[in-house]
Amino acid sequence: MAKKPSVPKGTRDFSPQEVAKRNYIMETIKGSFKLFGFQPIETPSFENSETLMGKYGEEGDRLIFKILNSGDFLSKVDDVALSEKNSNQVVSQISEKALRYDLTVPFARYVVQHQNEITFPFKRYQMQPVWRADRPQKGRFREFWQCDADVVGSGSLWQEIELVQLYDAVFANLELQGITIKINNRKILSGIAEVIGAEDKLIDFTVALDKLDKIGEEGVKKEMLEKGISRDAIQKLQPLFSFNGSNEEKLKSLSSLLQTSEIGKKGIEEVQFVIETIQNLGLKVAQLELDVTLARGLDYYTGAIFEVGAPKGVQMGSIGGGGRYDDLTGVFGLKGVSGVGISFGLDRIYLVLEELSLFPKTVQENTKVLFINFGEAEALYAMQAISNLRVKGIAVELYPDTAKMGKQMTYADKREIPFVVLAGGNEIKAHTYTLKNMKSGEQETVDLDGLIERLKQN
RNA sequence: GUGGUUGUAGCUCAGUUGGUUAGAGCGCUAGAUUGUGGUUCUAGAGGUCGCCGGUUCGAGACCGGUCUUCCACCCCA
Repeated sequence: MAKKPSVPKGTRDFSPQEVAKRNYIMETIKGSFKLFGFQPIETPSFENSETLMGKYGEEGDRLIFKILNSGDFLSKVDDVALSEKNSNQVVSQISEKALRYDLTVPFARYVVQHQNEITFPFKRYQMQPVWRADRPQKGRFREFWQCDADVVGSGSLWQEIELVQLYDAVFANLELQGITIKINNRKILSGIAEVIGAEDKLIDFTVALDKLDKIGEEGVKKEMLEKGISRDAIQKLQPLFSFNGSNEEKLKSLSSLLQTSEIGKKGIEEVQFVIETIQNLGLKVAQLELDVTLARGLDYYTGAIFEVGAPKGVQMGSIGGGGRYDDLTGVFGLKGVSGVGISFGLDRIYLVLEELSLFPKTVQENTKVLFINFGEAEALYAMQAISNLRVKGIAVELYPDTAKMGKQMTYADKREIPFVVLAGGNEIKAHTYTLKNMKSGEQETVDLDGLIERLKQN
């Protein structure tokens, strides 16, 4: 036997059962996207490298899959760069395209490119695979799907509120209880950095703070010291480490911490508006929680930051994230267009639903009835009925070969086809069909109308 | 990108300090059953022990490399 074929690291095949479950999640998300007024777009799986490079930070650039140029790509490479093994320089000369890394940056490119055709505010959703050259782990793949909903062209905080509701609506429809939507605001983080006199260390400061629940207070302080944040500054952060209680209490202590920072106060104001409004309106299954340690996507978020955690007890990273970016299209030359959006991690939501056994039993679309093949004349008789049933929208198939009956029955059994029709010489003579219910084992002989009627009912 | 971990039949896994012909359960194929699946019984097929190299009289087991799996960093959905 030849060497067993395989798929590349971090990629997967999907069986019919898995596709059915994935479709269920996607249809659920899509349904809510539409109800909230978002319209679908799609963008190419690969972009020009310059569109993607430099948009996700240094780490992001490393994780972007580069596509090799066609043809004799080495002939144009600078000899010096090649002999010095200068990968960065060589890559830029042999690769001009790259697989998309997320859906937000291609969307920003789309908005700028089509700005004259778009009616703002533009609400779009997009559900497509993205690729990252990361090292795979549980719930982390090199090819995975994101389901994004973004609004551009409006700075209104009502969008943030709607997006929280959108998260809640989707997870309610998936019957996924106990999820937490964490919210923070970049302006609050900037305010804190300002108050402690570490504005220039904003990123290092927030990245360290983000790890609080992972490495603890001492770990965070240690990392901040290593990054050159002064002991004095860290001392001022002390209130943050004992930050708990309700959202209101947190906002209160934040207010006293940030009273000297204009930007900090603005951030508090924004978060407060979102939290209070959501509290008024109510959520179905989700919990909205202010988390000042939340600091993702800092390279472009400027206002709200969202992250959705899996329910407690499920070992899984975040299953969604998002935020507001005031100037994402700015890098492509369109200034002053504010955007806010959220993303659902399809593959991780799948793993969570699987672990909690939350997929409905009816998810799998299946053939409803199998016609047993007894021979040529019988198959022809069966096909006439089959055509009629298909017109009525009933999924039906004929076993293709005149195999032994046991084999055909076993096939129906394994495929979990709920009904089997037996039509041999006797039935042909009487213009009838014998319909067998595979679950109960009962069977009855009916004419074509009776057959349609019974299959439509069940 | 750093450190660790895993790989034996289609699947889940045994396999003793290195020692004849590598096993089990499930699944698969055939028969008992020529118009009746699931249960039962009987028989059978199926392995370059991830791959490449090394140590050894002898390697599934030990060593090195590589790929893969999972985990911790990093980062993230």
